[in-house]
Amino acid sequence: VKPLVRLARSFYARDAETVARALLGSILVHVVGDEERRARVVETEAYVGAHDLACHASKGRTKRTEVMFGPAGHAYVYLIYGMHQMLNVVTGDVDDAQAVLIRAVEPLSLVTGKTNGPGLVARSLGVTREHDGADLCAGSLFFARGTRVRDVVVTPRINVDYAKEWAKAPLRFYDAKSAFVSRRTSG
DNA sequence: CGTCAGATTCTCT
DNA sequence: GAGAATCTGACGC
Repeated sequence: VKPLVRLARSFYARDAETVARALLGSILVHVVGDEERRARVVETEAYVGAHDLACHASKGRTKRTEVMFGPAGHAYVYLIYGMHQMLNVVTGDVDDAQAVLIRAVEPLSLVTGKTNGPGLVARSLGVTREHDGADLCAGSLFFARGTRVRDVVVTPRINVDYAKEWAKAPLRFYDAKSAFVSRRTSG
């Protein structure tokens, strides 16, 4: 159990694609009471702004998507299919609604259950909509420096067929060496 | 490997 | 109040 180095605001304040790649190998941490849950990020997707038809922000600036238009380094957590929570990280500049979805992690400590899917990531770490808007540079939920991922695979994103030309954009990234990548592969 | 239905709540009109 | 929704688990071959 090594000491954690929390990632700083400047890390997130870049374009979503860069952050999505850089987050691979980092450590997702959620502190609950005296429990420090840790998992290694192995799969991410970038949602690159309001012009990206797969990005929620493309439907306009609403109460739900407001966090994405805010400063980088905050969590964007929403409910999908009425039951699954999706953990995203806001990146880029203010008013530039970019985000990175955490699709899969490897359990490191105090994390139980499956973690190879975005809904499962939130469930196993105990992340909920309560964390929507949470500052990853200050609170109990954050990312820490991890290990470098040498072998990154790039594919189109999952379940965004509706997004026309954006459905094929190569914005999903995962660690080729990991056995914890989500099984739905579109590339 | 593929297909498919379930199951639930929030969002915006 | 309709409809979406960055999914999961189960089942079949």
